[in-house]
Amino acid sequence: MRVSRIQAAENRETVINVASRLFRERGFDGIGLKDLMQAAGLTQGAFYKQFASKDDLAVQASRRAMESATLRWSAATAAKSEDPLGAVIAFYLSMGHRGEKMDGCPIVALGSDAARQGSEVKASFEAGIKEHLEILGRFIAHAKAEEPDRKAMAILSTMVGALMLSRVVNDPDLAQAFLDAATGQVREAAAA
Amino acid sequence: MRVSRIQAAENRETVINVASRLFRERGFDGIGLKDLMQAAGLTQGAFYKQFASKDDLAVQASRRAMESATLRWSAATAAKSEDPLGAVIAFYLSMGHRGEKMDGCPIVALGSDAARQGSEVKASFEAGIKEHLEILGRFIAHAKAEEPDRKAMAILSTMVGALMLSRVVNDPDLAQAFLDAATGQVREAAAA
DNA sequence: TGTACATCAGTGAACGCGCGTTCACTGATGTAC
DNA sequence: TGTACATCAGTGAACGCGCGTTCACTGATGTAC
Repeated sequence: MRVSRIQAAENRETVINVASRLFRERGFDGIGLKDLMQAAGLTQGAFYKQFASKDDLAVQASRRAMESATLRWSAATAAKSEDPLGAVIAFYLSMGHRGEKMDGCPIVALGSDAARQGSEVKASFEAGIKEHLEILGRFIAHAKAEEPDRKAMAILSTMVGALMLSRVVNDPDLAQAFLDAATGQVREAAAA
Repeated sequence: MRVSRIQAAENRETVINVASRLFRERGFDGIGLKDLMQAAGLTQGAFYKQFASKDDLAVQASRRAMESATLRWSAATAAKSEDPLGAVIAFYLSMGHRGEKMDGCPIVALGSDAARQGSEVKASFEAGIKEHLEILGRFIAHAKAEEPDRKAMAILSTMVGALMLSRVVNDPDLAQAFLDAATGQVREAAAA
C-alpha cells in the first residue's frame, strides 16, 4: 500500500529518531532491524525503501542523536541564561543523565562503538562535537583569543569522561563522586 | 586429547588475554567465539570447558584488560619516576594511544559497551578504575587530606574523555587538539 | 615403580536462532491526458 | 475536473549466514593399587 510522499518522509524521520534512541540504549549491534522498525510502527521490509543498509541508518541516527544533544544543551542554557555553564553542568553531570542512556549524550552512549565504525559515522559525531564546542566556547571566560577552543575541549573531555566513568561502575556513590569531581573541575577551568 | 592441568590453565589464560585485546579492538559483539578461540590457537568446542558462557569470558577479559592497563600505568611511572604524571600523560594522551585500541585503555575502548553489560563486567571495570585512581592519587599535589581522590577523579575523567573524543572524530588535527587541551588541563589540575 | 582404569581438555560437527538483506506482491498515490 | 495508468512505500515471507551453545568422541593425563 503506497503512502503519500509526506507520510513517507515522516516515516523516515520516525525511523531515524527511534534508531537514534535505541542505538544509544543498546548499541548499534544491540537492536535488530525487525525490532527497530516495529518500534517505529512499520515492518522490517519497509526499511530498504528508506535506507541503503543498517550502516547507512547508523550514520543518519548518529547525526540525529548529536543534533538532539546540541538542542538539549541550547535549551538548558536558554532556560537559565544568567548561568549557562551551570545549566549545562546541572543536567549533564547528574545521576539522572547517568541513568537515561536513551536520551542522553551520544558520545558516551555510543563513543566506543563509533570509534569502530566507518568515517561517515565519525563525521556525524565530529560535526556534533564541533557544535558542542561552539556552545561551550560562548560562555567561558577567556583571556586570549585562541583560548576558548582549547578550554572548551578540555571541559567537554572532562564532562564526557566523567559521565562515561559514572556509568561503568556499579557503586552509585562512586558514580556521584565522579560527577561531582568533574563539576568542580569544569567550574574552575571555565573561570580560570 | 586431554591436556595437562598446567597446560589447561595456560590455555585459559591465553584465551582471556586474547579476548581482552580482541574485545577492545572490536567490541564484545564484534568478535565471535570461533575466531576468538582460533586466535588463541584452540578450537571453538574447547571454549565451554573453560568458561560458562561468552558473558563469563567478558567478565574475565574486562578484568584482565583493566589489570594490564594498570600495569602499563605503573610501568610508565616507574620508567620516569621524577615526573610520573608526565609519564602517564605522555602515553595516554598521545596519537599513538588513539590508534592502538587493542592494547589501549579499556575504559575508552569498551566503556559504552560495558555500561550495557551486567554488574559483573562493571565490577571488573570498577576495580580497575579504583586502582587507576590510587596510582594517580600518589603523584598529585593536594592541600587537604580528602582532596586527592576528588582531584584524581577529575583528572581521570579528563583523560578518558579526551581519548574518547579523539577517537570519535576523523580529523587528526582535531583529535590532537583534544589530547593537547586535556594535557594542559590535567597538568594545571594536578599542580593546583 | 608399573599397570589398569577413570577422568576430562580439546575436537569438530551439529543445533536452533536471529540477523541483515532480498523479493514478489499490494494498493493507495501521483501523473498524464 | 475526471479517468486510466504508472509508480512506489509498505508488507510479510524467504534467503543464506554466522552466531552462541551442545554433544559424542578422542586420547593423553592423573589416580588407585
